[in-house]
This record gives sequence, structure tokens and C-alpha cells, in this order.
Amino acid sequence: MQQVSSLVKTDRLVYFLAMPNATRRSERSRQAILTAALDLVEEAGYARTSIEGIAARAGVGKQTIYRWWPSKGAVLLDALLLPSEGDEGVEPLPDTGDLAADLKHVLRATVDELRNPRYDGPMRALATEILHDPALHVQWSERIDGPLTEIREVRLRSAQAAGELPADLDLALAIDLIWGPLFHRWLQGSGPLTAEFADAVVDSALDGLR
Amino acid sequence: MQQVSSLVKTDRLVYFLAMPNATRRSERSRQAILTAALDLVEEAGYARTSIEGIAARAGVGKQTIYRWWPSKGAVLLDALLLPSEGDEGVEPLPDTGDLAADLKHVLRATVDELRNPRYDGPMRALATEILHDPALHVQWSERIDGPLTEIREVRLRSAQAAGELPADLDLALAIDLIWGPLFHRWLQGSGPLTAEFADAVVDSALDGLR
Amino acid sequence: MQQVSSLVKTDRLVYFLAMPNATRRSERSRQAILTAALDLVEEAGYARTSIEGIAARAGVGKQTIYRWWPSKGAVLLDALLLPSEGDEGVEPLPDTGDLAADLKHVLRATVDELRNPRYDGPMRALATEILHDPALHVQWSERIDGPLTEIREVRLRSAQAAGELPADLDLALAIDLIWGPLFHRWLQGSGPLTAEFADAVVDSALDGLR
Amino acid sequence: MQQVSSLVKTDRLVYFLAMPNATRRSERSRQAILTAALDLVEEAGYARTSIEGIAARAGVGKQTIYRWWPSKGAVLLDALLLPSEGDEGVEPLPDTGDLAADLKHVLRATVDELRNPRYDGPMRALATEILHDPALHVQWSERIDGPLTEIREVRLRSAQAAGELPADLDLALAIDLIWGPLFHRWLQGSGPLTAEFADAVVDSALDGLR
DNA sequence: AGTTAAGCGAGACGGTACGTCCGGTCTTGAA
DNA sequence: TTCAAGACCGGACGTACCGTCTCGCTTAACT
Repeated sequence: MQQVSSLVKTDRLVYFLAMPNATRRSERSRQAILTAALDLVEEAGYARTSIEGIAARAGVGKQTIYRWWPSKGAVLLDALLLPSEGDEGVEPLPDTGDLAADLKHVLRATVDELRNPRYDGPMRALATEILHDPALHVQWSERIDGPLTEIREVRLRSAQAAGELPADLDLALAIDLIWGPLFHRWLQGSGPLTAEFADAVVDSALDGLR
Repeated sequence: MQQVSSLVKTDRLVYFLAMPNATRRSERSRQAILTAALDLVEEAGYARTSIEGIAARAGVGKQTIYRWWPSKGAVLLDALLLPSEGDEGVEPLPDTGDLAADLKHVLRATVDELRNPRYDGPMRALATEILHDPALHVQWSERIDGPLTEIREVRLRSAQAAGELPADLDLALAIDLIWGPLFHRWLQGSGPLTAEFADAVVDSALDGLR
Repeated sequence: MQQVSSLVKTDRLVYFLAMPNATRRSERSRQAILTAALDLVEEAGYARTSIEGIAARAGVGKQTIYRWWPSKGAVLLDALLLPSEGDEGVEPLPDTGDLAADLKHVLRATVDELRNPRYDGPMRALATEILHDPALHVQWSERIDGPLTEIREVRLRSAQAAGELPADLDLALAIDLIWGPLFHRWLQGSGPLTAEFADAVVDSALDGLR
Repeated sequence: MQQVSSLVKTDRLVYFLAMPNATRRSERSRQAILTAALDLVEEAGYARTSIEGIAARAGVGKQTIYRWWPSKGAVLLDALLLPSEGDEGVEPLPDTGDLAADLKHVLRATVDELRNPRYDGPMRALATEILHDPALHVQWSERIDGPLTEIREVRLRSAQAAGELPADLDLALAIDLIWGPLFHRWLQGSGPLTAEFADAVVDSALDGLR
């Protein structure tokens, strides 16, 4: 759920094949709905945001939402991806040859995004909603988590090739070890979520606590 | 949110002072409600569990729930603490002198608890509910997260005293680094949650990825 | 509250102007609600009839009742008017030229209606409900009591023109004197409510007790 | 329901025989309950007056009400009789030898009582409640309506003896004819309830409309 | 250019659950 | 034993939304 704003919708086509004739779709309404959804979640919180409320705020009939999205969470997922809509793919992680520096750069950016109230709320909501909604979890995995994992693994493999990391390192474990602490502090509030924390996580993860 | 079942209610007194006359409270109803809540969450999931449903299953008036708990999440929090109700305090982490071994023991136990369907569901629900409900977050912090952090810090300080960890180590960071990956994998499903994973997390956190 | 079944809704237009878009209203639901209301009041009495119960019996959502009626009494008022719904206006009282005979005819009919269990219960309920609910009282006055008073006055004026009643008679007083005793006996149970009683009331009211 | 304030409880004994040991009864609580009931009905109306509310206002436990009265209406009935509690019996109607004058006197007094907001509300409530509550109806008949009918019949019989009324007059009919119009206008609001109206009713009832 | 079928706004519909109020019963401790 | 206090089970309240549906209107695509 980090750097979401640079993701793209990778599977628009497949998504739309199961849908009504998308060519007739009102772009005006789509934008209004996604914007209204973000606004309401920011103002009132996810739990107090209803589809009825989104429709009213967007000046749209309820059916127009139900026609294009299966759930409130799905609307929000699209809303989060709104800024990165025109992008061609996920921007890869920086690769300057210095793994620690690159990771610190990325984690600092993530910290910034998590502290932006416009995205923090919806992302918290999504992160929790996918626990209860399998269909949403699939969307989340394919369109957000998958691409993020992909570019992270790319960077880590590059580090392995450069000898910065062991060749036999379990990449999934490495990702949990680097991004897990950030995630934990974000959701649990176990401490301040700062750039310094991001740096310390990277150093500790790479070199160990002792 | 791990090893919850060995926690105690640390602040019963304060809690009850703000409540209706607790001496007249029906212990029978209280037990029935907490049990029904766990049952329903296990059977149908948190989202499909309603207060009305809990009351019906417990054979209790709705008002009896509203009288003693402010929200569905608060009921669940008490329900999770039900097994540890008589305990005098939180059991401290094991301290054999071998930090890595002790942590592996603890994380394996946590993994077991997270895979127990009776507790996984409610704990997922709570972990997400506290993101939206500040009052619940306070309860969570005071009654679950705080005590857990406490015993973890105790064990880490002991390791510092024994020279196993640097004396100037940021303990909050250390906790995030050790328990964060577990938490991440639990909620994000980024990989299998196994005893082997627990072991690998401990080793990597202590010695670093490289 | 007599001869209700021959009344019409005199102010449909005004009534609907203040309502939700009435053109989309489900006639099926409306009928089901009114019928269920009458059934339940007949079976269980007004006090034990709940809006929830009406909705359940009618196979209708509660909101559908609350959308179109402000109170249980209002539903019942419409329910009482259901049989006369298509009528063009209130049927005038008979005018054969013999006031006493005509009034006896009318009062006997009223006695019959008040003894019909399907209407007696709801009408008792309404007659009492309007004492506590001003909005309902207005509806009652406009749609039931007003038209009834109107046709009674017409008949009495005709009698004045025919010289059967003094030209300066206070018509409101006359109506109270003729229908009041019936009303009193109906609600107070001060004696049997029979055709003979109706006849005696007419004779006594017209000629005096002494 | 007229001149209630001069009635007495005619059957205290019988009433109490079915009750808990009345000797222990707290007179202070009884007074407080009856007063609170009248107050609340006057302030908020009968429908919005709850037994719970009466208990709270009277500073009394709910059980104390349920112990001594079977229903809200029964409380109100006692409350209405509170002022006449010490009386020995119902005061007979005046008998000056002039029936019309005496009846006008009585009906004017009744009009005054019906216009007193402290009694109008409760009496309306009772008049309607007895329609739905048979047990209350019995109490009403025995303790209010019966005695009133009694003294009215006494006066009418006196008039028969004096030749002011036919010897074969149906007294129940006569009572309906005299008091019915008042009752009708009171509950239906079919016109102003004034002393003039009372006079006109007496004249018309005695001499006929024509 | 006219026809037609979709998407659209609006919002009524059958439902479920909410959180509250109160009914009538039961229990506790003080007087 | 009564009382004030108030917890208890239960049922109904009136409201908020759910997801589905139907109505006319608008609008784009294909005659």
C-alpha cells in the first residue's frame, strides 16, 4: 500500500470485459464518484461513508455506482488509483547501486504518503477491507500489492546480482523484514512514523539488531 | 495482538468506575454475550456479526449489551480476554539467556495463535476496528498492546544487560523489526505464516539480511 | 365517524403535493398495508398493533409505511376510507320530506356500522387517537368529520326550508344533540346500541324529553 | 367523567383486599406518584407519559408503581380522584325544583372542569384508555361513571315525581340525550365548549329541536 | 436525420440492523 | 416487608443504508 499513486491499472481490459458496454460510460460520473468517495472518507471516515452518500455527493444515481463497482471498497480502490490513471506501468524503484540509500529513499516517500490525510484514511480502510472481502483482495493483489512486490523484488534481485545481498536470500522474507516494521507502526501506532524511523528500519534490517 | 490469551485486564477498577453499578451485573449474561460474540465471528465473520445477532444468540436483551459495551469491537475485545480473565498479570517472555531461541519460541507460539480460527478472526477484526474507533484503540493499547510491549521490552532489556544487544538500541524499533514482519504477513498474506517463517524472522532481524 | 365507508378523499391533490413522488408509489404495497392494518386491529386490537407488525403482515419494508404515513393512526384513517376510495363525493343523507324518518334511517345505518367489528375497532381507535395527535385530527376533520357535518347540515337546512325545523336553529347544536347521544353510548357503553335506541334518540331530540 | 373532583373512592376496601398488605404502604410515595402522573400528563400528554417517567419524577422505584397499580391508566384514575379522597360520598346534583336550571348549573360546572387543563388531559386519556382496557373500564364504571349515573338518575327521578318529566321516560336515554352532546363536542371538537352551549343543550334536550 | 438502446438521475422497494425507549419482572441492600 | 435503585429480557420505535427495481430523460451509435 505504499507509493500507490504511481501505480497503474494493469488490467483494465479484463476488468471491463465482464462489465456493461463501457464505451457508453459517463466519464463525468466516474470522476465525480471517485472524488466524492475520497472526499467523504477523508471527512467522515470509511465506516461512516455510505454508497448512498457517495451517490448523493457525486450527484449520481445509486445504480450508476452499482453498475460499475461491486462494493464500496472497490470504489475506493479505484479512487486511490485515480491520480496514476494515465501511467503506463509502475515506476521501478531507484537503483543507484547503493541498496541502503535507495531503500531509505523509497521508505521515506512511503512515510510521506502514509502521512497524507487524503490517502492515509482510504488506505487504512482498504488495508482492512481486504481482510473481509476476498474479491476485493484479488483486486488489491493484482493492481496494487502485486506490482509493488514485483518492483521490490526487482530491486532486491539487482542487489543480489551486485553482491549486496546473499544470492540465496528469501525475497519474500526480505520484503516482510523491510516493509513489515513500517506497516506495523503505521497500523498499530507503536511509535512515530518519521523519515528517521524509515532510515533506522533500513539499517537494522540490512545489518541486524546486534 | 499476540498471546492475547495470557493477558489480564489491568485496569478493571478504573474501567468500572465509569460504568453503571457493576456489582449488580449479571455474570451469566456477560459470559453468554462474550461466548456468543466469539462464536458468531468464527462462524459468519465480523462484518456479518451484528449486535442484534449476539444478543439473540446469547439470549439477552440488546440493552444489556449496550449497557456495558460501547461498540461491537469492545465486546470482541473483552471476548478475546475472556480466557485470561482470572490471571494476575501477563506472563513474562521466557528468558533462558539465549535471546534468539527465546524469541523463536515466542513467535512460534504467536503463529500458532494466529492460525487458530477461533482467535484469528476476532483478532483480525479488532486489529482493523481500532483503526477507525479511537476509543477502542485506547482500550486495545491499555489492555492488550501495552502489556505485550511491556514484556517484550523487559526481555530485550535483559538481553542488553547480558550483552546480546547493544545498550543504546531503540527498543521500540527493535519490537517493530521483530514483530512487524509477522504482523505484515498475517494481515497482508504476503506468504505462508509458519514456524519456519518465525525462525527466519528472528535470525534475520538479529543478524541482518546481508 | 359514522358512515365512513361512503366518504371520499376530498383533498388527494393537496395531500400528495407534500409527499414524495407519488407517481412511483406502489399501489400493491399500499393496498397490502391498509388491509393488513385493518386485519391486525380487528384481530389484536389497536394497542397491540404495531407498525412493525403491519409491515410484516403486508410483506413490506417498514420504511414504505413511514414514507407515506406519519403515524399508525394515519394508516388506519386511510384504511377506513379504502372502501370508498373511488367514490366521487359523500353520498347525501336521504331526503324524503320526513325528517324524523330520514334521521332514523341514517342513525340505524350508523348503529349497524358501529357494530361491525371490522370497523368498530379501527374507528374507536381513531376516535381516541385524534385526541392526542393534532395532525391526525386535521386529517380526520378534513376527510371524515367535515364531509359528514356537511351532509348533515344540508339535510337540516332542507328541513328548515320545509318548516320542519325553526329557521334560526343552531345547526351545530342540532348535530350534537342528534349524534351526540349515539356517540356517547358508543364510547361509554352507557347502554345497548340498537336500532330502537336510534329511533328513540331521534324522537327525543326532535320533540324534547318532556 | 364530569365533576370527577367531587367523587369518592367507593370501594377502597374491595380494591385493597386483593393487594399486598396495604398497612405498610408508603403514603408519601403514593402521593408523589399520583402527583407526578398528573404533572407529566399535563406537560407531555398521556402517550408520552411512561411509568418509568412517573417513577423517576416521583423519586420512586418502578416496582412501587407496579405493586399497587395494574396499569398506567389505573394510576391516572386514582390521580384524578386524589382531590376527592376524603369525601364520604358523591355530592348529589342540586335539586331546586327547577330541572332546567339545575341541569344548566351542573353542565356549566362540567364545562368548567373539562376546560381545566389539569383535568382535561387526564380525563381524555382515561376516556380513551377504557376503550382498550377492560379492567380499567370496570374501575371507571364502578368508581366514576356509576356514581355519576346514580346521582343523575336520582335527580331525573325527582323531576318525574314532580311532573317535570314523563313517568315512563327511559332514564338512560335521557342521560345520553343531556350529557351526550357535551361529550361529543368535548371529544370531537365540533364547536366551542361554553356555558352558553351547556344552556342550549339543556333547553333543546328538554324541549326538542322543533 | 431518425431510430434505438444504453446509461443516466432519481428514488421507491423489501430488508437488516442500528441504537433508544419502555414494558413488566426480578434482585439487592438500606430502613 | 416495603422501598429506591436499577439490571434484566423482550419488543417496538423511527432511521440509515443495503442492493434491486423501475421510471422517464438524455445521448451516442448505427441505421
